[in-house]
Amino acid sequence: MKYLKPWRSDGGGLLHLTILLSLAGLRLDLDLDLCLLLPPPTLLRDELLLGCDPTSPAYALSPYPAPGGWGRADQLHPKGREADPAAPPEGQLLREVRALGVPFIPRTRVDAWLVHRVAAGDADGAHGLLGAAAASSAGGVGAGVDGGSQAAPGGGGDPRASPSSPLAARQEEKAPAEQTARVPDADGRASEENEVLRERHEAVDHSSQHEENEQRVSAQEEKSLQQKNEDENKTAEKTTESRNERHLNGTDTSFSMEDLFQLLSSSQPENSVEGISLGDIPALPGSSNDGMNSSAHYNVNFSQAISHDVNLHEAMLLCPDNTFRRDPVVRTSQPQEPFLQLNSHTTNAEQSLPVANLTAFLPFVDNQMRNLTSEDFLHDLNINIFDEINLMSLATGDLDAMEVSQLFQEPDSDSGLSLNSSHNSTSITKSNTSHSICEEGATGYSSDPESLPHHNLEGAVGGNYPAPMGHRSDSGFCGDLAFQHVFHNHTYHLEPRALESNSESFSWPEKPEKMSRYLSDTERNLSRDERRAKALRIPFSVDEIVRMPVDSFNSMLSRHYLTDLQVSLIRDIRRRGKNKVAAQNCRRRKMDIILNLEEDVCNLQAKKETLKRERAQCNKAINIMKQKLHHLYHDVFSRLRDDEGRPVNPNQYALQYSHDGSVLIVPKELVTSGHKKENRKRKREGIEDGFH
DNA sequence: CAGGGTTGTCATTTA
DNA sequence: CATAAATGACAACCC
Repeated sequence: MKYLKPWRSDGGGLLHLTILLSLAGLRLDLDLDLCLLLPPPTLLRDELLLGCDPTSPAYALSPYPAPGGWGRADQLHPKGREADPAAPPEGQLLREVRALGVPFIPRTRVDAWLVHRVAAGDADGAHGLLGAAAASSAGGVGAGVDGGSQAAPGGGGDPRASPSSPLAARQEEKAPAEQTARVPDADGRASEENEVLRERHEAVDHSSQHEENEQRVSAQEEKSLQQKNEDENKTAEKTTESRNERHLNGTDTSFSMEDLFQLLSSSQPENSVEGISLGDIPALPGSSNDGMNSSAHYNVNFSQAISHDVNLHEAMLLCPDNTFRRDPVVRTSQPQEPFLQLNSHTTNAEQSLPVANLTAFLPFVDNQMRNLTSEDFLHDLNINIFDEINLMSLATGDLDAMEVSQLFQEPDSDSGLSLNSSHNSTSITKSNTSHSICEEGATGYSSDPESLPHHNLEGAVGGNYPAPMGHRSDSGFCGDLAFQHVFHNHTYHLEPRALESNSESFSWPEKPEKMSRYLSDTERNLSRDERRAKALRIPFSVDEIVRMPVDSFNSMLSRHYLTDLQVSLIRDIRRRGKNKVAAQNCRRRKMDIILNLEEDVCNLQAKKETLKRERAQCNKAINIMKQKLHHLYHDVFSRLRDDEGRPVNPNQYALQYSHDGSVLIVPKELVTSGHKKENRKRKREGIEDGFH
């Protein structure tokens, strides 16, 4: 999905279908069919645009201005508005449409005209209108949808539409050389582009980015491809039937498109367009592999059409020789788009439909696809898509999110697209908030080789998982192709931070920390960079990228073809990874330092205590010595007698130890003041020590 | 719900 | 000069 404007919360349940159909590679004109067949009361045409390819007629039909810069639609809708100059004035048109019993009000003149013609039974004309619009949006050189252009009086289109769009301008900035190469000269431009666009449109019809240089496949190859698609159509039909049977038996949680349509029809039977009820739609003959482009466009059996389209897509993508590899122009220019569209913003979570249930909408008919589990599916589908899908409103009144959630909820599913039980339970108990969303597009890449087979869904959508090493073209091819589906633009509520946070002009959808709650357990276990690496299909593990020596790292980068974005991301991953390790080491070191300091403090405190104890013991010993000395002093004086034989008073005399070793009895008055001071000082010190 | 701990990231400095 | 490491600061998340 590209060039999308923000989701609107009042979108119909069909919006889910639109997105999923787009996921499945369906063209939007099928969505328009859905719109016409089963229009919710408040179905908004512009919302139907959300899930479509820019070449879709809906872009040309889009009547609305670009409030949030929703890309080409605003560029194209004037053309679409004039797609059929034969349309009557708007007021008259609306009256006629009402008179035809169309149970909803078309919001644009083109819509009204389209509905008018369809409701009036002029499906061919309406389809022609679509085809004209498609031609207009596809570049406007008359390369309408097969069988559609013949009834497109105003389908000339405007070749300036695409290049003049802001996105195109961005692309030109990104890859001016490629753009130039793509439009070599102004003179044969019309005819050349005519052919190219026609071929491209065929490729788009098959829901693939067909490489321009390799588009010119031989008629034989096309024939074989068509044959293959026919076979796959048959398989798809059987698959759908079997799935329906399983569903009826209560063993399948998956809903086919028909299931949904029946659900919608039954819930709002009055909404079916007069004369175009689902039950009236005959199955398209299996041989008509271009049925979607045929004039009987409106009688497409949806499941068949879907299966048909998906299989074609697969057939191309799984082409072993990469015949459908995208051309360098697309490779260089287009990957830029999704990144600008990544900033999905989830709103209105209250009305979201559990993702896992939505997976059931996709009738993957290929065995390989069918064998995928819902977890694989969730892994491989773009986080953004699911993000948006989940958070889209179903509040049209027709389709209550809870109802659908519960309707689609059946235990013991044996479907290949069945849900993870945990997701189911979460969806039930927390239907408002539970979304198992793979952030940033859990696409096929995994460093774990064992996981690769489980990521083939993305491969089915965007190509097989590239060879991990040394397959330049594959890598680029798959990565770029993946972008188209992984980074479907639900660009919406572009947060300034999201736009500016990344220096590589790559905006991740939302803060991963916040997004983590939407991730499946498996995805949650992945780091942000791992998820990013997966999203960009970087063929190296994050661990490799981080731990690799510089030389190996540089040689690795040079040995593999990597887009600038991939290289940038790899370098970022390496920088972040190293910094993460450094931060961990730093913190560990810091903690070690802190612990060591704490230990030192403890040791020092213990030492201090020891010293204190020793000092106390010393003081105690000193005091004992002093007491002994005191006792000795008095003992000596008690034995001394003066000349008259009287005892010497110790208060009046003192013993003085002379330098020659003799002991003298001297009156205290004669003791020098210095000695007194010294003695007093010593006494004071002794008293102080005694306190300690 | 506030607050502390943990972790990742960015910016900057240092080696 | 490029790169890695180190580190402070900040934010988000979790308990």
